[in-house]
Amino acid sequence: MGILERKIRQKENMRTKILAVAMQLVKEEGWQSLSIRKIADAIEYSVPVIYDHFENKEAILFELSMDGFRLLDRLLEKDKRKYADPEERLRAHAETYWNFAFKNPEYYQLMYGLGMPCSSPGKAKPEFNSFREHIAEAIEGIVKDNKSSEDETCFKIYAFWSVLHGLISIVMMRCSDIDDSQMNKKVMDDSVNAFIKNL
Amino acid sequence: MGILERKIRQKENMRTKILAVAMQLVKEEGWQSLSIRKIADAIEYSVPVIYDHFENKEAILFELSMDGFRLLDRLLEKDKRKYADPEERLRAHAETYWNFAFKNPEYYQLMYGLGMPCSSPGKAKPEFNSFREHIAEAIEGIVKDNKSSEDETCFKIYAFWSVLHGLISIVMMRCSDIDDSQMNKKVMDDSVNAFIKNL
DNA sequence: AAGATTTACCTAACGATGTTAGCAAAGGTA
DNA sequence: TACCTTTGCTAACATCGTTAGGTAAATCTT
Repeated sequence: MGILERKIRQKENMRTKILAVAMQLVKEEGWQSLSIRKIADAIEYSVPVIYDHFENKEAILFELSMDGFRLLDRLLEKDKRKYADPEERLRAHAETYWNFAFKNPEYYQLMYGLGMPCSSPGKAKPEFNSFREHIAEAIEGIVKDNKSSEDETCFKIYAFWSVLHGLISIVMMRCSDIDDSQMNKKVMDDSVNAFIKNL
Repeated sequence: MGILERKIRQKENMRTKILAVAMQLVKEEGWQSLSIRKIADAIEYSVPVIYDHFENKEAILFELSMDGFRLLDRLLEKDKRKYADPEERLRAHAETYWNFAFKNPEYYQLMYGLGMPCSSPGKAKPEFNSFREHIAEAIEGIVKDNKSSEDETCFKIYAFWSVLHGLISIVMMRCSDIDDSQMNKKVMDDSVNAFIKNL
């Protein structure tokens, strides 16, 4: 009897070993340079063994991203137990989400498909900041009466950009389950309205 | 005299031809499957010719993304000429940005590094919606008194998620020129506060 | 116009990638 | 012992980015 179980256990061990090693490689060198051969080297098996456990490389990355979602979920569950008041809880969730992203950037990138080769803009090229400067001008025009500090204005600019970019990313990557593009647009309109009202 | 000019002109023509062909391939098959050899085939030259005009593949993608920024900039300039009132202009900018993203998804993806192999989640896996459901619960808890419609609540959930995800993406991809992570966090806190106040 | 030189372009390769076919050895079954 | 299934490997295929090295044409020099 034990013999079959042992085999299954070994098979599962191999699978989790592959995932663990893959995740370590991702953390060390980024997901862009993860390769099947590197994984094979690390687990000290030949390449085809990996294909006994995963259909392809994408499946491995997918599984890792799922681990990310599960980890995030556990953290959010903790918030839930800790905070009964919905407002406090919402704030905690935001904090948790933020911290999760920056403590586990590899996970976050895998989960939401971030990071292409070619996009490490920084401040070098002015083109990259064109949109920010346009909305900056408009926002400064709106708030020029109620004398808000320079920092506050700067924050508002980024906040505005964030809503737009965030929503677009979510919709574009099909993370939203709203199919109707009219609806998605309404979410944006609402957000923009709320934002402007609060300026 | 003309002979040198012609050569420069030919060289520039080749360069723009490469970019045009590359962009067409990206539109047809996505940037993930763009290859130097496909470009070479399309322009009917051999592979190394491309390296006379671009240092590497990344440089081509980078240049394409710059085209995207320039195109967006032109559209925003149009808004600027059309709307003198800053509030109207800000709304127009938001609309323009949104439309640009969905009319030119390839550009948007290149510009902001979106779209990894492995992230086409959809609704299949419940893990992907874990965060949305957690914040949904909290938000519903907050708004349960002021009887807002189901749609409105749904919008608010996505709006909240968008601010967080948008800001994280922008910071993570170094699109922001704020270096201080404390400051970035303050942008988030401000946004969260404004959002909750408006619920 | 003839020779020298630069330019334009190509073939062919290198190294790395994801993926798979086919085989050998080890282990269990009859 | 004979058979079969599992396990793992070697070796290959196709594709990728990138580059070295050569050839022939175009250009410049005298």
